[in-house]
Amino acid sequence: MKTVRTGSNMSAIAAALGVSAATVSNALSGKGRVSPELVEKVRAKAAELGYVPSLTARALRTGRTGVLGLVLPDIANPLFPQIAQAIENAAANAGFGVLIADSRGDIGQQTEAINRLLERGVDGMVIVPRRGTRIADVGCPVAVIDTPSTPGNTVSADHWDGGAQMGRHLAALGHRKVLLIGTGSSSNVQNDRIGGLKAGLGADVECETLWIEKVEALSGKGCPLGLAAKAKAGFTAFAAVSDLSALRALTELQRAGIRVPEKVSVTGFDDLVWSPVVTPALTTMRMDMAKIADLAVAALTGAIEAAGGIEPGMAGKVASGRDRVPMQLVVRQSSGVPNSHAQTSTIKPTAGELTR
Amino acid sequence: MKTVRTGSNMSAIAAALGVSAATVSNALSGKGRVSPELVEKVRAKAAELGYVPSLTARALRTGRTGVLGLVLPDIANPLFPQIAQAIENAAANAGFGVLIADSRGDIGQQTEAINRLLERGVDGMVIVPRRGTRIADVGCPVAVIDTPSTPGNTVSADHWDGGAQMGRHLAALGHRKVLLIGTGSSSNVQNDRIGGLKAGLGADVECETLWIEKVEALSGKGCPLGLAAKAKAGFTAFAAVSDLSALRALTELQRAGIRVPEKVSVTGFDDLVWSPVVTPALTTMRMDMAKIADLAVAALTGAIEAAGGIEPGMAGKVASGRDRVPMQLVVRQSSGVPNSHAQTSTIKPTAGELTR
DNA sequence: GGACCCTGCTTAAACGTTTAATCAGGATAG
DNA sequence: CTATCCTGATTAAACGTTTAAGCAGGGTCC
Repeated sequence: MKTVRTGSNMSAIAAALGVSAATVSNALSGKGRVSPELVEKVRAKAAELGYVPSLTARALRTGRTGVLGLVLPDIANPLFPQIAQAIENAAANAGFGVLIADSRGDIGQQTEAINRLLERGVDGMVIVPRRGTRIADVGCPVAVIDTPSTPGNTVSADHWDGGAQMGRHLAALGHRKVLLIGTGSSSNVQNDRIGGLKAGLGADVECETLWIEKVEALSGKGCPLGLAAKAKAGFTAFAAVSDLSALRALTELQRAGIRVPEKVSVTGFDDLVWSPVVTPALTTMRMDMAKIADLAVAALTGAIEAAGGIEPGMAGKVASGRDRVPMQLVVRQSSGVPNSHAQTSTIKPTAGELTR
Repeated sequence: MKTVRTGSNMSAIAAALGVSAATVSNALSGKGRVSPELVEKVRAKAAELGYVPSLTARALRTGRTGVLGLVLPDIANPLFPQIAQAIENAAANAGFGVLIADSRGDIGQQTEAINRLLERGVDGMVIVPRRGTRIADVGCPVAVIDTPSTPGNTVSADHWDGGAQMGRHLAALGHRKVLLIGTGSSSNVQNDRIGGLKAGLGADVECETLWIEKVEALSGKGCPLGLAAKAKAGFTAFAAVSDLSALRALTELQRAGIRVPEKVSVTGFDDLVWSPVVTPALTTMRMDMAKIADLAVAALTGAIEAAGGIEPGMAGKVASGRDRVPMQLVVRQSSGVPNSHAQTSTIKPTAGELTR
């Protein structure tokens, strides 16, 4: 009938000590006026009885569930593990649980997922919006993880600057004709990264952008991207805007017999799981997910605190406004000086510290 | 102070109709004895007022939170998105929410994560255990997703049979000397897959197993695995027990100028995101995560139902015992007849239906 | 025509907290 | 000596449901 609660509740420990339940509550929360000695006795008894507060009852009384919602555009996204892990960690540190909701890429499902979370009474939610979606006013504090160029209460990596760093890296290596590879132009994140790349490469470098979705619309999903031809045409660097695309580029080029990085360079974004273990290991940009998650959760807890007494209309705004967290360039073996005959020595093992 | 509830509760709609709150409850749940006409009126009024039941209050009264916990060994695992998505979906269909907990690979953190979930009052939990971990008796129904050879209430893919299928596939192609690649021998899943592979390949095929962790213990993380040498030694197939290892093998071989699949074949397991888009696209085994999740959630809901009135000691056992779900062979371009000079025509695009 | 059952509803308690209001008593102030 | 304040506790209500128990009235059975 009930979940197997340890049976000991506040009344039990109150009875054991001959005091009232309210006093126990005050003693444990440190809120009311309770003598220090009694506080000690209560603490001891609670520990002895293995008392575990009922978060449900507390939620009912206070209206706060202590749970944050995490809305993801598509859990199958390979970046998701990083996000979820970071958010879960940050939330746990702040004493919150994390309820997940997958919107399966569908925009309708996204609002439905949000509603499910609301019905469950989450105190706030962090939303990673589906590409191009704007989050309407939900009935609770919301933190959006996207890109700074998205309007709203956003915290995110500085994708533009990340692109710029990567652009400068490639330019410094001597690349003068580089192909930028993205999946689709509807993504704010990808657009920012590409904008940054162009800026970082500078005016002297010739750029062309290839959108995978466009190619696939013509030739079918998973089709070859024709990168070997691009290499023949003089492109010496292939800067993908995601590690998944970078991997695709890398394998396609290798398969065509074009050596990376001696002949051409390939770079990615996000430092996904496989980036350090492929050969050659991918040069990529890493986001500081832990910091992003901390900021998002901090913004939420702040808004939740502040929501005490404020009219519903005002809730939903996360104070912090916009935060952008710098990205970090991770240089591995897939980028190098173009058309170098210098064998890159023996490929040295990468420090494989995936877990930040 | 409170989460922004729409303000309308049962009492509101009871008052509006001049009946008691209990009647409203009965009408909406269909439990007590209420006249059909009144049920209709209550429904209408509820809709009109935009009534949303307080799951918190219900949880307090019934002892059921309607939330399932999902414990993962390491969210960063690339297989995780599939699991989480499937579980979330199955749980949502069954009317449950999903609370996540990451044990960060640490065994201590695993029990701690479980405790956090228990305190939050989850009705049950599905656990993907850390390699080699056995789940102790928690205080609630538990479904374990691992491998059938793990003792306990397990539901999982039939990893052994998956290995056997893959083994038969390679043997049928004519491979007679194959290298099996796993990360570490402490994983039940990987051991099952390797056992299946050996069985599927049959007695005529020469096998050798390479454990990545062992190699890395000597040469450092992310070091080359020396696969080119293995190819020279006559191995024509590299059957990895995970797509991540397969990808590592594929890129290492390609980089060494060994053509896949003309010269050697490479196969993986799990059909992870990148498998269809690398060149050549990976031949792999897919698990039917949706079915696994359905079984796990069904087992849990069953146990939760049944837990009404049973002594705590008996709870925790999931009735279904063990379920094993068949895996599906996905043949793409990375496997073929060994040492064939027949160029595999033009590499045809794979049907990229990632989403099962 | 009385005993009995069925229907449709109400009353009241309970779940385990938090918290506002109250209160007894001692100390302090005037 | 009384009015006031502070301290350390208690009482009671409240959060929004669910559910066991009760009850009034009409029908049925013999």
